[in-house]
Amino acid sequence: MTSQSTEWSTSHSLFFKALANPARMSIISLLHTSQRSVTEISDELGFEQTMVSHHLRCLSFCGFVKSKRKGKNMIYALNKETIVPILKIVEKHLEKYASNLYSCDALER
Amino acid sequence: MTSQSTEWSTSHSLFFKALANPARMSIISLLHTSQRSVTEISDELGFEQTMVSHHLRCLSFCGFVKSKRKGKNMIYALNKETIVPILKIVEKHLEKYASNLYSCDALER
DNA sequence: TATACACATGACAAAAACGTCATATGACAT
DNA sequence: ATGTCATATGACGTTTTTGTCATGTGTATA
Repeated sequence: MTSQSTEWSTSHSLFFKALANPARMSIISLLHTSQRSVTEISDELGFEQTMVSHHLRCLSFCGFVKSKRKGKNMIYALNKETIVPILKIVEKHLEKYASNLYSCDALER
Repeated sequence: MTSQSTEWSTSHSLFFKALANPARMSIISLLHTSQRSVTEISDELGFEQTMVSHHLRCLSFCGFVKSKRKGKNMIYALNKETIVPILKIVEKHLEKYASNLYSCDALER
């Protein structure tokens, strides 16, 4: 394995790791509809505010969401450029393989 | 949060979790070129055979690769239908955000 | 400038994922 | 039938990831 291919697999797996968390995906799903403040996200998902902040920090830093301040609030919005086309492909894959993903023991749960 | 949106985020995060591992991405990268046996994959990547088998089991079960027996060997090939279009989008995202993904501390390493 | 509200950060215990070791199964050749 | 090569499986310790608790920072309003 060359060091270049190591870099390739590292960066690509990091991309997927950022999305490989149910809480982060819930947030993305919510923001897909419309932008929201941290408190709104916490309340609507029933997650602790601090947990939501942690995940938003990751999603924001990695380019999946963008944020702007509005008074006391931070408003987070989805960066649709990447997420929307990806989700289309994922959904097509899930049509066939969702049940297998659920029972793949390498991905346990 | 409705139970339906829980299911949505669960299945979607499982999809990404399957790809969120550098070894599995290395294997995918290798199979992108051409199909290979388990030993060939192990040798070319410098990974233990047993590790490669574990990852191939996951990738196969989740629909990312397909396999066929050829004598004593198992030949694994990429299911390009999902992976190829996804990688195009990922690469575009990485052009902008790769360095951030590397230093996102939620994704440490 | 004090107080409340909104959000972010750091640290840490619990849970999950990874890789490895030992070993099992399967296929072919002798 | 037995040996050998190729691959798969199970179990387990280590590492990584996760969510939570305590607390810090920023913004507005009185």
